[in-house]
Amino acid sequence: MAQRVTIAEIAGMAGVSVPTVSKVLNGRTDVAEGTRARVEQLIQEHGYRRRTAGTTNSPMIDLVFSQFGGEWAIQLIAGVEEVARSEGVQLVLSECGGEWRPRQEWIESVLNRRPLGAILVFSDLDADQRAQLEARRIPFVVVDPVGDVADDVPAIGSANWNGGRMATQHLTALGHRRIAVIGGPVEVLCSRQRVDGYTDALRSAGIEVDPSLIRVGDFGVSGGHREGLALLRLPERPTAIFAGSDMQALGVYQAARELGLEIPRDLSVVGYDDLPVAQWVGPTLTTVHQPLRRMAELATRLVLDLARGITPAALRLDLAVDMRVRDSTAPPPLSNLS
Amino acid sequence: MAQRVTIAEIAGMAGVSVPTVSKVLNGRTDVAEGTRARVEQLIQEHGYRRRTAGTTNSPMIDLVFSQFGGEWAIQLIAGVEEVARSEGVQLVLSECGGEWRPRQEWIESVLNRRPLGAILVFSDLDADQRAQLEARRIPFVVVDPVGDVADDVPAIGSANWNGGRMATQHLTALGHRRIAVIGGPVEVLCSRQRVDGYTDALRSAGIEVDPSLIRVGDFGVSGGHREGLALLRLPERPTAIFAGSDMQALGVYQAARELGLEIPRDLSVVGYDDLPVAQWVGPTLTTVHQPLRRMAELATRLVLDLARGITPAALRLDLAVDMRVRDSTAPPPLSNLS
DNA sequence: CTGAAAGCGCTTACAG
DNA sequence: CTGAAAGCGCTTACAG
Repeated sequence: MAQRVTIAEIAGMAGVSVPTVSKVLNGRTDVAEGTRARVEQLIQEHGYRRRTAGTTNSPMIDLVFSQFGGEWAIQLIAGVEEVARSEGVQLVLSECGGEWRPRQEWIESVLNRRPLGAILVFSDLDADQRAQLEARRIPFVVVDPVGDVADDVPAIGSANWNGGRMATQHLTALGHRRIAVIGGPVEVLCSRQRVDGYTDALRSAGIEVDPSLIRVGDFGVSGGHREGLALLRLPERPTAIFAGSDMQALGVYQAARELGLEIPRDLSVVGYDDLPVAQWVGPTLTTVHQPLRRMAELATRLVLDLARGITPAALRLDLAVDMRVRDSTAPPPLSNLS
Repeated sequence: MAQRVTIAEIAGMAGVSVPTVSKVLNGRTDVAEGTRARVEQLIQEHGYRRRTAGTTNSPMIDLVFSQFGGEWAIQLIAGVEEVARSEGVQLVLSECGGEWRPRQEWIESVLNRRPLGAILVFSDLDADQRAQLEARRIPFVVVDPVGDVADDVPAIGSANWNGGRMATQHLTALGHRRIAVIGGPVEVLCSRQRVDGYTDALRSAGIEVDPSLIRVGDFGVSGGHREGLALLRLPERPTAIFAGSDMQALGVYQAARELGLEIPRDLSVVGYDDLPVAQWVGPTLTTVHQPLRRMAELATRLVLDLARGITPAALRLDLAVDMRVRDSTAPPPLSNLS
């Protein structure tokens, strides 16, 4: 972080002209491979940042959500914001309006503003968008990837398969045998991983997987409510439900209340995420703790490292999750014990 | 929004030199009052925005929180983000780390980035900071002012006094006479207003105000829990508690649960804000609905209007609030009826 | 208080 | 593919 380097200095060191460096910076194609490599090398080494007439420009980092969603989003925002603030970097927040790729307007804004980097939550870039950022040397990191992400894209996730298995094992250990699961949307990777962990745990416990107990809903309260009602109205209803998120679990709470079922006496419920609300509801919610804030912090550090040309130890990281056992789970009603 | 105007064009129109316009833009003091006025007039009329060599720069708006706080913050962020997105403006998010003024780093970043404007939530600028933004012609709006705000500072709030009164009247109408209130921090204006509304409602109902039933805590769950416990352990405990926020109300729920009191049978609880969680908890929470999202939208529109030199209809706006009666309130236990 | 002059960091044709 | 030349929008001394 010495004195700011100018394009002219880089040109001098690379033994090329100022316009050539400018071309490299702007991702033009009419630069020889060797020249480009040399210039890029220098740019990284000296941490070149564009500086505009008279003004030192102020560093930013972009955080892009597919869609804001309550407490979940706040945890991530807080994590990114804290690291950004401590590094003197401003946080620019965007939403894709539910899509799983940023909108073209965002790309344009990024090419204009040239943030240090971008963090994409629950979304990804298409090949074209990726190329545009790469040409401008703006690194990006994906948090909680929705679908398969190319191997060379840095990504921070968590151990979803393990999480699904732990939650289910907790229930089988209590003696439950009719355990339902409500997953998030099937397109979403983490959701499929959790359901697979659930299936694995059932098999390990020698319990046959009943497809009618595997439901799909969105991650919100209404999804949990709808699927919860459907499950609890089954002729042979489950004694436990593993929900795909804490919000879904609250929906299941509502469904149980409507049907006059008491948690955990008549029904055990496990959530996922461990948002603060899990400790505020009655009964407090047993759930899988996902370290959202730490994921956000790590993603931010990773993207800042990449922006500075530091090669990080790993481009892919899945953080561990753990069970938080509270009051929403208990052994099944006696009549259901096998 | 015609073609972008340059400093040179403004200079031409004003009949001054380019450097003079530059000085006005940078808030230098060595410009004659008349000249400055003429140049500023032109700048507003033509919506001048600084443009840097070769790049059209991308418009931003700053949203500054004193401190992020869960769902409450998300509502505001979502409101600002939606309007900003529809106007093609990027949202820059900052936190003051609990202070009630932005940090100097933020000011510096703003002077550098030159956003269209800034929205301050639960915080304000000191005279010096204000002067710096004004010199750069960057307008700002305060949302939910903490303390007294200078008369000429645009501010969006809500009808806190009415809210406090409505909540209390709802309880007196149910027959409660020992009604406690938990306010937010005393430094916070909206908090004092609500407590005054409470006092007024009691007096109108011919109920004497008992100072031991007026408590102060922070707006979080823990504040409600602590003050709730204290109130419920009083020799003659209240039959109803009006909490300063939904989060505090959840803290009161916890306290009641710990003491084996059932809501609403043994205790009625009213919250404030009407965050989504109010509908998710059991029993669902009776609360005062504060239109946070609309407040954020209005603040954003206001600041964008100011940035464009449009004189808004009003600089100060307090939005109406209304009661959302749910399951956490009921008549007091019979033994308490007078 | 004002502006001619010099300069900054960068980009855009365009000739080779 | 490369870079000399021209130019852009802006700012900074500094002389008057």
